[in-house]
Amino acid sequence: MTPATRPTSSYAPALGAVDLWTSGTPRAGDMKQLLSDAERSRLATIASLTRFKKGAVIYRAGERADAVFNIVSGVVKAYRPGADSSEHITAFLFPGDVFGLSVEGLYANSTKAITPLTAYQLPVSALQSRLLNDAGLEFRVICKLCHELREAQRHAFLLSQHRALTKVAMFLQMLEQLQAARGEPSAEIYLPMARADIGEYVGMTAAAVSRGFRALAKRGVIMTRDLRHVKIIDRTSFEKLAASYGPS
Amino acid sequence: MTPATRPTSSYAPALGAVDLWTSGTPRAGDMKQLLSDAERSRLATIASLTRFKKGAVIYRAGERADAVFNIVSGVVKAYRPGADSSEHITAFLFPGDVFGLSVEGLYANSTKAITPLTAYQLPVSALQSRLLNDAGLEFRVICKLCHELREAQRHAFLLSQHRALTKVAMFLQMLEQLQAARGEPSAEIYLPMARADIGEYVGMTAAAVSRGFRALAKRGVIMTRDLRHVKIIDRTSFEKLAASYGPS
DNA sequence: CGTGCACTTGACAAAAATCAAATTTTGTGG
DNA sequence: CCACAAAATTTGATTTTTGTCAAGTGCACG
Repeated sequence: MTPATRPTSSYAPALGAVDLWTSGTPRAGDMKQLLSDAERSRLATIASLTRFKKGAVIYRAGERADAVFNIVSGVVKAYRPGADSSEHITAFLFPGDVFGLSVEGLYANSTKAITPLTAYQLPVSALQSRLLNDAGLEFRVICKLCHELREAQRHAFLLSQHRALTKVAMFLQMLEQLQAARGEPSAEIYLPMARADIGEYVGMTAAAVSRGFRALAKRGVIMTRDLRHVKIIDRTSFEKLAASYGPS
Repeated sequence: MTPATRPTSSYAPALGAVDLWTSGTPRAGDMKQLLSDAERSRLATIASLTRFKKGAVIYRAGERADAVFNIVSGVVKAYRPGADSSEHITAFLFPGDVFGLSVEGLYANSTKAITPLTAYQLPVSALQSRLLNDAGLEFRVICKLCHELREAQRHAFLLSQHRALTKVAMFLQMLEQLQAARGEPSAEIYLPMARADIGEYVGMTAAAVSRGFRALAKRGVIMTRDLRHVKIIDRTSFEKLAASYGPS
């Protein structure tokens, strides 16, 4: 990634999302920077850069929500702790993503860094007054929320599938698209999360996820270089397996 | 419902959602009117009231999105048509809800009225300029979007459950809470949608949904007055079945 | 009042969950 | 750099559960 390609990845908060209203964009599915450099530097004045070690809990559901986070580098999982020590993963969050949504002043879910993490921390109080004074910023936030809403609906669609292979393929497809949208090399899909985490996300046991990967590999659909790197071999079969989530 | 209880249900666009930041509200989970009467009447100038017959398709995924809708009365299902004539239902929409979100200028899913429907139709062009000129309105929209995002995550949580009884119980719990939040009588849960629609929403076949209701009834957890009216008999067992989705 | 569609129910097959054990990978300290 | 311990992943055998398909029933709408 040359600086020219991603000029906004320097040190200031960033919001990534696909455009809401503009159609016929250069590359559909590409992510755009929603914030102008001016807006980003204005936000930077109320943000502080924070680091978390791999595995660190960033906040827990139910705690008072006094900060919102914006990922600079690393990956986060958002989850709801279940009664029986199991957890349902609601989302994986990548650079450019924002997390820390609250319900009635409390965090709606827990979050944990699954890789070393760097993120901006924005106090909600400051953010709130900033939002009320900047209509343009509000509009960008609306775009980002619509984006997340669609992602959540896509997640629900994935979960509604019954066949393990379909779910795994759709998960890989999602990761691939996110990776491409971020402008990272996409010859190979990188899986920052553990098999168990994938299972919690797609609604299967870790064992079933493992069998899913193996089955896809045996059929020659994918090739696993190692646990964290997968390559699509047979694109046709792959797309056929992944119940399409495109428009129409 | 006395007019005093719901003064904002008169004829102007309305946005219902639970508060985002205020905690310790009178009744947690209650829905609030996000828009002031002034804002509502301002919106009314660009809105037109439309009626749809039961079963009517309001718009299809992929069509140009030139209007957003705000339900006055009736129920809508939003769905994605699947390849094999099946459809995944992403949401049921009730009075106060808004629908018509677009991706790159096109509707992201299809919608159909499942009861007779009355709704405001707001042209996006007018709405867009209105949004850009009214920071307060934008903020309310943000709140509404956060609300929908949480609903979508809750839907995903429901779908991640494996036992049919759990899914059915969670679905009933959701309907009950929505009904209560709207201020409707909640001694009995009203199901405006068909069993098949419930199945598409919770990720089971209509047959499995039917068995689910029967099993709950046989266990004495619920009582079905008729196909569309259910009453919770054994609240304790009911809550135990429905994997809790409360904070913490 | 009849027809059609929605719902229910049954028998069977398919699929993944569960439980547990074997194996590989990762991280740590020498 | 290697050895070891801990954690993660894979695999196998079994069980539970729901999907599937089809037939039967009943409600609702014209």
